[in-house]
Amino acid sequence: MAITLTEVADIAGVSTTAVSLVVNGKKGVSEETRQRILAILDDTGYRVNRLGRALRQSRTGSVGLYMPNSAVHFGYYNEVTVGVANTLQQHDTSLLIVPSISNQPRIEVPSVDGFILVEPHSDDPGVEVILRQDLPVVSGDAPDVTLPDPWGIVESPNFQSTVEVFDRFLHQGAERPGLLLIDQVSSWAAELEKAYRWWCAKHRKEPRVLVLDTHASNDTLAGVLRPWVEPTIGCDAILAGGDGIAVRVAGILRTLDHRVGETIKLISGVDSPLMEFHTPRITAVDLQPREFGAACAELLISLLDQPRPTVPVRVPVGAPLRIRESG
Amino acid sequence: MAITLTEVADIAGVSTTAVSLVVNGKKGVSEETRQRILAILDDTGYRVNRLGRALRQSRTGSVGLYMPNSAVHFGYYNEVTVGVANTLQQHDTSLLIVPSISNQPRIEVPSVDGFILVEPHSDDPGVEVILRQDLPVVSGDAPDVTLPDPWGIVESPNFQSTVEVFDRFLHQGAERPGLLLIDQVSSWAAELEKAYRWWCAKHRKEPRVLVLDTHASNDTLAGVLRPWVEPTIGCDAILAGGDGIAVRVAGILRTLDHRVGETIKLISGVDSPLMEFHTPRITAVDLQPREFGAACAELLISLLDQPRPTVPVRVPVGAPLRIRESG
DNA sequence: CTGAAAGCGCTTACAG
DNA sequence: CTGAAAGCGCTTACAG
Repeated sequence: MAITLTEVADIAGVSTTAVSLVVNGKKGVSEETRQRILAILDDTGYRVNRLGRALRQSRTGSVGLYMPNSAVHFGYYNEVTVGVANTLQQHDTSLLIVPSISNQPRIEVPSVDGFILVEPHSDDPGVEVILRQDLPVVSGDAPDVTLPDPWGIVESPNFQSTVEVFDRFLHQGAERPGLLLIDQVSSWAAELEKAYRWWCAKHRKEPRVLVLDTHASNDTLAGVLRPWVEPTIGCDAILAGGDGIAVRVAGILRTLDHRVGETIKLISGVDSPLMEFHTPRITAVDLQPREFGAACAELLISLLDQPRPTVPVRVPVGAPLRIRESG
Repeated sequence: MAITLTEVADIAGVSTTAVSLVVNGKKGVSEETRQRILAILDDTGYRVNRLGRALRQSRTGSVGLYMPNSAVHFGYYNEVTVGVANTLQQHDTSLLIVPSISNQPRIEVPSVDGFILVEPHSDDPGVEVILRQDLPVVSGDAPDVTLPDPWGIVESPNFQSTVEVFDRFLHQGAERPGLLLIDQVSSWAAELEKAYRWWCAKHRKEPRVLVLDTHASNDTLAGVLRPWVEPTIGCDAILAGGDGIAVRVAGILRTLDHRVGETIKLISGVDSPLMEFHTPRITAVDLQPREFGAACAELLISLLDQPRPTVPVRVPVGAPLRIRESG
């Protein structure tokens, strides 16, 4: 059993008030008493019981991070989590992982002071449940417009990054750049496509968008990709959206007798160690997931103490292009 | 403000005792009163305040999952987390993510009822801090023997899987199979090496162990790998331990004019979507991370209500070999 | 500067 | 079957 505030007070021969004040670094105790209490705190190894404090303050000291069933592959989500967890820790706040509640009979959300939603998918019922609660919610990338507004939004410059990628393709002499997406419903994918179509219109290019089903086999995908990257008439440069998909596409392109970086340019919309480790190394948009997660956490913490803003607070996080050999 | 037990009791005109009993499905209230209370519970949308309950019961209703800075790449850890989170949710228990405390000035562990350690590294100070606490701890793969014993251990059949892989290599006609590890200090890596050396002794093969530094560039690694896989004298079959490393090695082998699956066999010690997506698809040991995580959670939950076992409770989780084209 | 006391929301002996 | 009351560990007006 851990030692309690009351016990410390008894030992020190003072009131719990005094001890509490000292523990929380507030004024109201004489320097002399403070020193005596501090010594005992140290000796006994006293650690505040978060539960007692939380109950008294009607605050849990924890925030929830919603973990969708989908976006959990290849480490992006994980990196974001690390960023969130580290930042929260600095603010003495706990991180509660809330698994996808899509398939739960009774939707039960644990009591937390606020929520972080990473790349909310419009078809995820859990997202709506969380947004409907009267709790501070920060969303990493904006949720669908049909959903209630979150309190805050941390956003990557997806439109701008996409334009940058295609400008680069153009500059490298690509004639028929295309956009590859994976079957999903994130605002992220939507933004990429919007930016790409805008860019195509601007440069009078015919848009070439291909949506891949990641559950398909390599052979099936090869069949779909073959005509799309047909020499002379097919794409000669590809932005591959979707975490990890660029590596897979690179492998398939190889079987289609393409040399990535030479006969065809390839850039990944999501960077990860995989892109650096691939042969050839794959140029990628670095969404800086740790910084992104940290920004989500910072924003939520700052929102915890304020009334709900009338319009979501928006915070940008950069997404530099990591130039490598593939494009 | 959410409605409280007391308010429900007031509305129903009964004591909080009665309401508490009904909420927790315990006996001690007449069927009539129970029905009246249930109706009000339903009407008001009452939800128990976990904090009040936790404080009263001296139980937080949450367990911690330690998140090491290292093992977070490529999704293995993430999958384990999903398994843990889903299982805990079924037991009405929250999951708290505790980020690596290696670089923290003050090591502060949040109050939880128990802890889960995934693949503890012997050089991680946070692991020791957690094991030294007088709390139920379940470890996914055993921690270093120099550390205090956890209450429970969930383990993959690493020795057996490794032997199975090398038997397969032998059966495929490989003459000089080798083991590739990444620079780390997990008991997992140690078990792989031990099994490999045991297997080599049994089959009178010269052990060929190579430890790769994952932080090195592809070129550097290529320089290290070239002599190791030299045709005729170097390895002709490789078990690549370490999440994601097999994909990287496959790419480098290609630049060394090897055809993976043909001129050289390659099996990954950790399966992931990457292996399935690679061209050619990579045979891998499926550590079944979700099941592994679920097993950790189940074990911890069961240990929460009992006194500390004299010797760690061990639970096995299978690790089938997923046969694909690479080896 | 200091302490006694109330109360956050809950569970659980205990008495009726 | 039922309710009044204590108490989990803490913070915070309030009075002295």
